[in-house]
Amino acid sequence: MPELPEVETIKRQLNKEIAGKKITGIGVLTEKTLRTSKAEFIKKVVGAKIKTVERRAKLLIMNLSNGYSVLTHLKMTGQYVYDGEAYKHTRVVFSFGPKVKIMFNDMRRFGYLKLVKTSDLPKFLEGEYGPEPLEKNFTVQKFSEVLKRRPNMKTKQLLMEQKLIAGMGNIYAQEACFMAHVLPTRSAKSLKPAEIKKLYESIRKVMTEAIKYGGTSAENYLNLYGKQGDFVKRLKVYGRGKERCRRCGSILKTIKLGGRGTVYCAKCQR
DNA sequence: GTACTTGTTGAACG
DNA sequence: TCGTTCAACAAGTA
Repeated sequence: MPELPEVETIKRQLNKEIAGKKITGIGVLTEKTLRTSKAEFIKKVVGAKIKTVERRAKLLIMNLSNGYSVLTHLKMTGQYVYDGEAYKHTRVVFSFGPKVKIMFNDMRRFGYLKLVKTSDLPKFLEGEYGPEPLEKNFTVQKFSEVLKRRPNMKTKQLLMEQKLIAGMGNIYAQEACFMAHVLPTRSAKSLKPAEIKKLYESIRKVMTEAIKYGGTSAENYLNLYGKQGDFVKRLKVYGRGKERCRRCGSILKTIKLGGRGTVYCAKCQR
């Protein structure tokens, strides 16, 4: 599932390949994927140049030269693939001249593309997302304040709450808890200062490492070049229920937290 | 055929 | 209004 590191990887690759290029055509194969009318989307996007590609939380933002921005949410199974072949799950195709194409593929059709005025972006994003965990100004003090806002919430669920902290989903929330030796079921208020610091460092470390390895291909994530992310080999708990803990060798437990599968080591995490 | 997977939204509850 | 829980969405895998 694309979370912050996967979206960040795609953002960097999009910047490399299509920033500065003019969009010469749009093919809409699945109209439901657009959150803007097809006619308006095509009218505003075709002919515009892509200035820059940014990321906020798990949202991709393509800023166009004409004052509009295309927002993309990949949700569960969205992919941007450069120069691939269109197939059953291709929803939208961007053309940059006769040879270069970007496909938006989305098997489960949860993802979307939406057109907004660039000047409306702050208003649009305001209040929706908490701090970016990899920004320099996200300090342990800031993280501590975030925890105080939901003292009774379980740690893993809190980490996944986009309004409190941006970009973490079910994979990295579990990995961060494991790395910090903290049980995902611990309430925010029960965390001691040393644990808060360790969890803060773990969040930053796991996200940074995952970006370095090009993200995690647990289900069907692919980067812009159609390649899988290598971080899947380095996962310690996600998707490893009933397997042995890589740290202590005991059998990893699986529970449900907030309706989502959660794996942890009862010996390493307290 | 059934259970299970997930990010976000919106409904419902107290 | 706020915090919280839960169903719904979709389509594929085991």
